[in-house]
Amino acid sequence: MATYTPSQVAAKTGFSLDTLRYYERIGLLGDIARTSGGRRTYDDDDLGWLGMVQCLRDTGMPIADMLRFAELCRNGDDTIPERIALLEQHDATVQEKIAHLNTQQQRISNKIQWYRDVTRADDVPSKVADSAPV
Amino acid sequence: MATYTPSQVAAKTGFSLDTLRYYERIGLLGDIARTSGGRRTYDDDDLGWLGMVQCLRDTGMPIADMLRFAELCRNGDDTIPERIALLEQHDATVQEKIAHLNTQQQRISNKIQWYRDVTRADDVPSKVADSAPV
DNA sequence: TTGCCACCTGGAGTGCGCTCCAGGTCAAGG
DNA sequence: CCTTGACCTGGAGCGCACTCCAGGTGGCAA
Repeated sequence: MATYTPSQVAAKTGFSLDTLRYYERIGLLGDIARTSGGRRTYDDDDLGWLGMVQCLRDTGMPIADMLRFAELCRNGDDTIPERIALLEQHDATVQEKIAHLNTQQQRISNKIQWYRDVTRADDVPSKVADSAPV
Repeated sequence: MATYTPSQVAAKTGFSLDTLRYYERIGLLGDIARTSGGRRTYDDDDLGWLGMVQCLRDTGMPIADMLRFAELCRNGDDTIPERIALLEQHDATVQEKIAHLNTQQQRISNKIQWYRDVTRADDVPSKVADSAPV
């Protein structure tokens, strides 16, 4: 099975070496295999898990929740329903976040358009005056 | 013109009193009018600006950038092109964020589905084994 | 006039998620 | 062998965006 040095993993995942060590220290990664000399050797399972971590992190899951998920994963197949529940909960949160982002982005677009109208008219015409303020 | 007490503004906007004072202190709000006794009295313009701040904050703009935008707004109509540029830049960032969130959410959905398939099969059948790992 | 509560100020503290550092170890190339 | 650079550990430090606090003031209601 393929193994990877810390710097290879950093390159592949975008996590820094410090972050990788940090995640391991707090228990987000489980113990990583070592060489006889004590150097970490990551394998494909580790990379897979790191991908999951990255996905959850990038969607805004706090580390505490990821730790909970990691713990469930470590505790065998009986926890799968709980894992599903956790992910569904998170999925709903992400859904809301996306929706909120979309509405806020619309506001930004409106504002940009408002500025464009203002500059084209060289002043604030009534047609445009009731747009977003300031 | 309608005016509002700090707690009314907090209720309307969702910002805490401390956050309102903090934003004022760092220059994100400009000086808020005061009563003779020194109490803040916010007006509708302030609320409008706070709405903008909220929109930018919720879409992930760092305070430093909002300060820059606030400064442009204070410096008259000549800065409107710069404001547009800043907002367009931000808009693009938000766009990317939404796109990334969507792809990551897809991964989460896949993972949930994968867990469902696993539990239904009571083990990992080959049909499902090449899905997302761990 | 006296409570009382909302509000004021400046400054210190908090939580999160890393990031940096000092001082040491391991292993491959020359 | 010796150098060199990637890696090790434990712990301290950082940047952001607030949040809390102590000690004091304003103004309305009873």
